[in-house]
Amino acid sequence: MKKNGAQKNTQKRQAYHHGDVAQQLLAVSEQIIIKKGVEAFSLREAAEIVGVSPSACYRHYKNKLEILKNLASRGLFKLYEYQIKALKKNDGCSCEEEIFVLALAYLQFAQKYPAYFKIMFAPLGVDSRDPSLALGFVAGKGPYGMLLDSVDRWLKKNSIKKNPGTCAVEIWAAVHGMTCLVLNGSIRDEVRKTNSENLLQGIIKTILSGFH
Amino acid sequence: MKKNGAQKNTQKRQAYHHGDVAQQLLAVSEQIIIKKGVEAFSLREAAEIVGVSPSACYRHYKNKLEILKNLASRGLFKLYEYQIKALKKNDGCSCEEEIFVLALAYLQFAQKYPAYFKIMFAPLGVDSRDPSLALGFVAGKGPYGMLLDSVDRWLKKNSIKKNPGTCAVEIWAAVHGMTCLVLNGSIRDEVRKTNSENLLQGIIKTILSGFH
DNA sequence: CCTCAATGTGAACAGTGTTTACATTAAAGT
DNA sequence: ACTTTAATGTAAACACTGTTCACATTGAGG
Repeated sequence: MKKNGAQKNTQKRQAYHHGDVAQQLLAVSEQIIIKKGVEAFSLREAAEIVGVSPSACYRHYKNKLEILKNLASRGLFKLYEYQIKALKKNDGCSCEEEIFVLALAYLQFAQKYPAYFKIMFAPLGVDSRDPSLALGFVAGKGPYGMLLDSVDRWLKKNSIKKNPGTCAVEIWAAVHGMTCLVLNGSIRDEVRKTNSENLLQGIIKTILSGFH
Repeated sequence: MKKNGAQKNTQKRQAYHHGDVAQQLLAVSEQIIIKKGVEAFSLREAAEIVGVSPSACYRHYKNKLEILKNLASRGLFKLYEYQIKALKKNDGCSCEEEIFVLALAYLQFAQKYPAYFKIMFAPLGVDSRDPSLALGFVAGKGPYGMLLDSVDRWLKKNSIKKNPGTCAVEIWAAVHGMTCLVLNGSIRDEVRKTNSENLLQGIIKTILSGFH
């Protein structure tokens, strides 16, 4: 029973084997990176909040990096949900609008969860299009798959004979780049003049127009 | 004279006041991040290589972050030189080619110095278009200024009445995004099929075409 | 020559990721 | 029911980290 006065969290304090340390660790780590950023995330703090010793983490994850990798996967899924929700809100829209809705959700996700965005696209060795992640995605489609779908439909609708994959990657790159520049303040002035949403819409219009 | 047997670096060991600790610190830090990555960079290691105590760093920089910020500025200048050299190699080319040359240099720089690229575009509070950096740049133009110039000329040449700044930012975003995705392995397959250079050329063609 | 600001130092503090030998436990096998 | 065993927890230690502080050394200017 040891020290039971004023524990950090009001959790069932089954001394040993408290069940789902792996999952709790992820949940707590998520909160930490969301609130304080990736660089402020420490294994020890997470462990303490979960109510477990630092070394316990190593029974469930190889090391700190593996926790971050798992968080990155979680973030990918979160983005996926974010985009699905955005699509549902704009049900029945044209596939051109669909592309924009997906892009906007991408940007807004990055703005809402910059830490997630960071680890998702940092070279940690997490493939954002990993098929093993697809299990969580409806029809095996993650963020990229959804974009590819919309782009494919748009190309067919406009009778454009271009490789859908190449086109989708170009849009992805543009959206990703714009998101990064907005996020790190590289184009502060432009955002002030118009706003990030307009910038995003602008670049997508340019690219779609360029596909013709 | 303390321990003088087998020092880490064969440097003049003026005990005190050895002159340019600030600059040496930057130079050493640069080597560390290039060789081992940003996350492996430690103040103490840098200090030891320079031949100075860890606390000495704080006479020249507020903290570790400020060293990274200085490195980011240095990286910006390095990119600028990289692009200047690329332009000189392709002297007298069309402004469309110029845009591509600049973009390619951007990508190649990122591939050669991923650590630099990372800190340059991480939200450390370093403005990649900071006028105070412009002093080092010929005619006050950094990487963005050069791109803006080429884009402006291209627009005029093609009699396109679009805001050059907006167009330049769109190209920047596309190039930056493609560079990020290539760098972190998000589009490994596509790179394998063609190569990063072709992907870059493709997206620029699309965007320029979209400006028409 | 003396002063003083600039620059260097060692020691300490609080924190980090990780490994180790050891402890506890729930469930499986007899 | 009892024992074994693998999973899961622990404390303690190691080798680091960034940062601060009181103190030491120095070169240059009054």
